[in-house]
Amino acid sequence: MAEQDRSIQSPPTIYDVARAAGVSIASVSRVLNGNRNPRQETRERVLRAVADLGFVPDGAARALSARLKEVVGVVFRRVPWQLTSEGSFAEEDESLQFTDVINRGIEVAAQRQGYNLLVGSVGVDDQDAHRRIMTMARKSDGLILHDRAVHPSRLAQIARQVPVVTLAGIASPVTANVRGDNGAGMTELARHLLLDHGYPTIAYLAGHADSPDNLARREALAREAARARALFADGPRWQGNYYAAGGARVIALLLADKMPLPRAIACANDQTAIGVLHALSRHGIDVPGEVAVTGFDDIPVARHLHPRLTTVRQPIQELGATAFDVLRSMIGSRDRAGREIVLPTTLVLRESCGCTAGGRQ
Amino acid sequence: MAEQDRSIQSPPTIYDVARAAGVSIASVSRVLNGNRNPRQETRERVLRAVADLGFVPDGAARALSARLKEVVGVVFRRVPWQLTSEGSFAEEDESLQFTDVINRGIEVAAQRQGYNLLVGSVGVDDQDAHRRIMTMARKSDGLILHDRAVHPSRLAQIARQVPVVTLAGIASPVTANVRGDNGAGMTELARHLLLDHGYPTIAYLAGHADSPDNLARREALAREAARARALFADGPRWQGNYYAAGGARVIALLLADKMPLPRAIACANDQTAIGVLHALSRHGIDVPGEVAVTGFDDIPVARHLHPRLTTVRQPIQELGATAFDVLRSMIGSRDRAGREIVLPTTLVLRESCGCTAGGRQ
DNA sequence: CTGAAAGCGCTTACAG
DNA sequence: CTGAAAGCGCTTACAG
Repeated sequence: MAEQDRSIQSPPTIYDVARAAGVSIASVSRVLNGNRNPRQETRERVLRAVADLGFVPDGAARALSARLKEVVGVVFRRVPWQLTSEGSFAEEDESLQFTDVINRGIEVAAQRQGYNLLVGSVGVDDQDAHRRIMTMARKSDGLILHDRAVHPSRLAQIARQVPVVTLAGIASPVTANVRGDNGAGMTELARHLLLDHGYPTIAYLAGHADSPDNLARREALAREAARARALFADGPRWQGNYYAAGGARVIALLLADKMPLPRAIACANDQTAIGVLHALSRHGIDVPGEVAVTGFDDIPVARHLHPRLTTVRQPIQELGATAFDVLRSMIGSRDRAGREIVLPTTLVLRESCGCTAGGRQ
Repeated sequence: MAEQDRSIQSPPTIYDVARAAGVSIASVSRVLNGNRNPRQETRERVLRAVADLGFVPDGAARALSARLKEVVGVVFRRVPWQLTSEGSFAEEDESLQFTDVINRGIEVAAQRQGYNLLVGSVGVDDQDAHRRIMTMARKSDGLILHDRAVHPSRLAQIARQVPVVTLAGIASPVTANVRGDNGAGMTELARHLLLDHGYPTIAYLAGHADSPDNLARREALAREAARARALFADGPRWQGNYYAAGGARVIALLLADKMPLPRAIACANDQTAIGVLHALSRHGIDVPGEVAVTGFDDIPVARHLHPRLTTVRQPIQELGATAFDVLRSMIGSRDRAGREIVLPTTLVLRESCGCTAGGRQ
């Protein structure tokens, strides 16, 4: 087996380059990192040796020495299998979109600064989750945690290892948070449904109870409904879980129990709305004719749904890019911890609220 | 500024643990890595100190010492902005799905082995791409390269740094490749369109010319069309680019030039089919009544399209998981290089080919 | 401008 | 079973 191992040429080290160039490893390092302008001749010899040998510095050695890995970790919550195998919603269908678009935003911003993304997912009842996140923390210069990837009680412990930015969470003394403006977004949507369309009854199909986004959206809707003197429905019967299957189940149970449906249903997010749309269509209920349905997020698929989904657009990529920028500013000095960064949302009127393709209504 | 820096408690090191436990750093390491069964008492003292201090080993130091990073790099191609800003196809809409589902598969498989994913994207005319990929290579134990992330001529150079597995590429002496069975998949789809539906004319709306997947799919379709004595259309007018905008543009130009449309259009992938569906619908052409349209991949959104898209399902997550497994087996000993792993595909009949919801046709 | 040397924080033969 | 020491491959004061 020794022979086999020997067949793997291990890449050249800085010592190989130094030898080939006839200089010290310090000079090689300086040329490569552009420090303390080496002499022209030194530079050329080093560069030639680097090219000849195909030298690229080892990341681990650089990281250890420079105390900077140029890696940020991103942790998100994997979709529990049982949620997705029920109904017609395939596993990949779920949650993919919002998370992945955010990650794309993080990656683009990171790339610009020479950072790479280390991604890891955790399951819901993942005994090992905390340990794995700690390991990721020590493979990175900082961590970005998606909604509910980590229980708030664990945050302080993680933040002791590296700077932490949460997404759609709540800022803490040791972590910063980035989120969309749920209050303004839902208020605008609610007024459109209640005032522009004049719907007399409205329900909030909730997301996870422990999600700050969910709470804020519910509160804004409830407030606006009260102000418009509309009937507001929520509570256990309206409890979803941010997934399509959850939205579909709520509708199915309501109909099975012969409960009357409100004139409008504001879903906690777009995924939930997808499930609601499917369940309603399966029962032959017309959207928006009989029931208006709206989402939140404006994930890419929203415009492809039938009817096309009215929703509140979050600047998803920017959410990710901002999270990276904030984290970056915390690396080395954590003076941004505790901050709450709120990005603006936009009401996107399509068809599912009762508007027509052309304009309102 | 020194004060500010001091306010960042840097995490405890193995020396801190050793001191607290009253043992050597070697013993701490042994307890943590489960080697050479330390004595019960030693173990307990170390474990207590680890817990008290909240010690987690630094990844870079571990990697340097153990010569293993437990990180695999994944490189994919970013969508060029100009392709997406034309037409109604938003940036996030594109290419996201296939790539992200594969990455999910890689991540899940990696997680099981204690590995994390380091992701990086490259633009099309990204001058810096090669350097960035080399940097990623040296931050990982191996690299998985998505379709066209890297020009084949660069492969050998990268493979000298770390093991490399390509996705939807071609195996080389120094790299392994994982792909779906394009030939079998497209053959089955072609026969369904040509024989079951009996369409007399059919076109192939191509993907990137330099993509092996594209070539194999085209070839299978051309062969089956010839065997069925159907008219086969392809060539420059039918050149797409794997994106929705590309498919839409082909249709728009064809119609602008008053060219007759074939009875069936087999698209290189699902994204292309999305664009074709939109363009056709915009011109009031009925699918599948006037023109049948099919995709390839079965990305999650395919079932949400109208009409629901008939396509060839690739086991997308498995493609990713397999790529990881192969790469893993190459780390330490590259004896799997040169292998070509082909995963089976499945024909998924929905509506866009002319079948009805219930069964065929 | 350049080199010798220390040090980053671990793992792992090597002795005992 | 345990510890002292070497070494992983870099960067960066420190001298010269």
